[in-house]
Amino acid sequence: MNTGSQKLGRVILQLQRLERQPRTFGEAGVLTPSEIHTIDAIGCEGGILMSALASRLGVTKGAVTQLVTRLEAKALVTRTTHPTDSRAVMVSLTEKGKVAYRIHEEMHHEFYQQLRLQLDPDEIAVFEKCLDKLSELLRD
Amino acid sequence: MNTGSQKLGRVILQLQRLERQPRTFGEAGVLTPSEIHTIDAIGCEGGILMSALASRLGVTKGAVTQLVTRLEAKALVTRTTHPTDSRAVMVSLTEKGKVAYRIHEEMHHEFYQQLRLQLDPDEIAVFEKCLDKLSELLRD
DNA sequence: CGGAATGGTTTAGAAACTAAAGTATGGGTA
DNA sequence: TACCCATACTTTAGTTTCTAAACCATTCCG
Repeated sequence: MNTGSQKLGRVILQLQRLERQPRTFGEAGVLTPSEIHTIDAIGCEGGILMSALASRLGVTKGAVTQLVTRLEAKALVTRTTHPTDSRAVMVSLTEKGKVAYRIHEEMHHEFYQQLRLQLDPDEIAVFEKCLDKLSELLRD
Repeated sequence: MNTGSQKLGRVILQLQRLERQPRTFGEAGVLTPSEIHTIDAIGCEGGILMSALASRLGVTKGAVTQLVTRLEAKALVTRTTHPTDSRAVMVSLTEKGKVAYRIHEEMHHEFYQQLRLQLDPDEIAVFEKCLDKLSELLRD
């Protein structure tokens, strides 16, 4: 029998292993984990500042610059200077980027649906409550 | 309001961010994530084959060779040739390695304890059941 | 106006891998 | 016994992802 913290550790290991490999996202082509991750963080609604993106991803601004440059070369995102602050750069998804976004979201949704199929609705409710607590503990 | 899969995604992001930074493990010194991870996989009881370690960590044998070489240089593990098969290499923790192992285990235990404090015992039970299901879904 | 703060980019380098080739040993089999 | 293939590990070159630190440009403010 495993302890709870071992169970958690095992799931983390499995998730990390899963998140390590590149995947194909329809016409958007093959994307590395951090590429699709960045697309996910940019989101479909409007643009986001480079620095906001960095803090959302939990990486440095330098890392974001490199990532966005690569995604721009793949025509998945566009850079536009901020209308009033000319230092700032807004990043947003192109149509092709949105395709990748939606396919990725659909993948996550399907995966979670698989989990839902194996559990009662009230178990899912408790699980999600625990996820919130966990997230709170990890916040900072 | 967030969906369940978004909650899960957020926790995964937080955990990844947490697991990315090196930490100090008492007299064992500062260890990178993959170093302490490897020590954890070797375990305190006896030795383990390089190839078994690779499959336990989910990486190639070449990666394990590099990791173990580094840990050996830090005097945290020892290599010994297998008694009957001289191709095989058994890896095991030194006393210093066991110190790191135990401190790491204690950290995990304490973290999980924090989570337990915020939830009912029956909620924890459901959570752990969900972790098992999740782990099963991720197996392959 | 002048200096500090903010927003982004660049660069060199570290960490954590992989893939593929190389070395050595073991186990059949003919 | 000689041969060959599989197993166990190591080595090497190269990739991905990221950081830290220096840099440039713009904006804010006393």
